[in-house]
Amino acid sequence: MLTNLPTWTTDRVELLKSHFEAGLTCREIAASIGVSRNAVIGKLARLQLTRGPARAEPRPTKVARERSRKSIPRLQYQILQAVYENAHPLENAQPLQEEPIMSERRCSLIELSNERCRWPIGSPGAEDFCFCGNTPVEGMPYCSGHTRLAYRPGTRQRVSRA
DNA sequence: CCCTGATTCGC
DNA sequence: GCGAATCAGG
Repeated sequence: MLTNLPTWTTDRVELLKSHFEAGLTCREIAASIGVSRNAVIGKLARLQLTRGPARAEPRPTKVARERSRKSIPRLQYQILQAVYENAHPLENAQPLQEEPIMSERRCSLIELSNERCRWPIGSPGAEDFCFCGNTPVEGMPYCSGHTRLAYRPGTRQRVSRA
């Protein structure tokens, strides 16, 4: 195999520029030159050629995006689901069991406030559905126990489709 | 859903 | 430097 095919030769770059100035779309330019659309776009970017003004808000870096996805609050039923899945084997001492969280001041939706833990208890829509109502951690929507539950990182959600 | 250009980042 | 992946917007 030829290891060094010069992708962007001088004449290809000239074709790129002329087609770009002619107003062809990147896809059309790519087809005409025989490269991928991304290759054209990437080369144009490196040549500092753009049609419109660059996007106002630079999007967060990949690392930042992955980080922000790590500690998302999980719904109660998702946690219960995980518990059931991990509870199959006979010996399962305590997979992710900690001290039970007592909710002594359960309240309804309309009674929620910044002073009441917003952790849902029961099934939404059910007759006895309510919220924990404990005093939240400062600046958090949940009490200390439910904050630990909701924001414990590391447990990946299963979203994969079969 | 399709398309577009723009950006990031592993290679 | 290159371009696939991924984004935002139409």
